Amino acid sequence: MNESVFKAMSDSTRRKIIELLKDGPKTAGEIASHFSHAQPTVSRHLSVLKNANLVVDQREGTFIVYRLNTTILQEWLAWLLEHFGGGDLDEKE
Amino acid sequence: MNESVFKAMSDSTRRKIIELLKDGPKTAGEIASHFSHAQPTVSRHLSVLKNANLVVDQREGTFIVYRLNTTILQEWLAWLLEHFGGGDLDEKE
DNA sequence: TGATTATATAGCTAAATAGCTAAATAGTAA
DNA sequence: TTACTATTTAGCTATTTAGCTATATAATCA
Repeated sequence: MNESVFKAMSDSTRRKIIELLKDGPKTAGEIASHFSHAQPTVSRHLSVLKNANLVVDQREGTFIVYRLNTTILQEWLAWLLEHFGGGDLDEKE
Repeated sequence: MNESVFKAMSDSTRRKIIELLKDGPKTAGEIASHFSHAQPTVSRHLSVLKNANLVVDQREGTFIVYRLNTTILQEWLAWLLEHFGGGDLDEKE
């Protein structure tokens, strides 16, 4: 599993962006409007997510639309479950 | 969900420690021996995990035994699944 | 007590990160 | 072209982090 996905998901602002995008694609401006950070700050978070391949962007006129790359997100969750989930973790003593 | 858990899990060395502890409790020295880092470096990672409550430690003579706090780990995974997993993520276009 | 072993803490450096403002880029429209 | 809007990139600062070595702490044993 790619380290960049873990780093991307370790920030609370970026996790909120992912949650926003679960509801459907949004422009950079729409996303930024949900936060109290300066707009370039949110743009930077978007580029971290893009770098981790967790989102993809597409220009539409003057707007740039971001959408979730659900594949990567699902693969990450699957990896986590495989490595840390389930198993009989009953070695109490 | 506690931010410290995300930060703790975002480091590859710490994730490997968690995986080691899934196999059962281990002393700090045993854990350190699995890595090429200096012993204090691994000790620091252990304290990050302890701070996130992902592991607990217990002195046994001169040794300090670390064990996984499976509750926190499971809660983290459950949180992730709840927030990012499942759902009909079929908004392709 | 002093010596030994296991581990943590202190103190440092280099690198990464998140925030900001200001400037650049890209598209649209007059 | 100029003007306007949406967004990114540049460049900065402050903070955090991961690594190191050296030192401190704690338990055991002679």
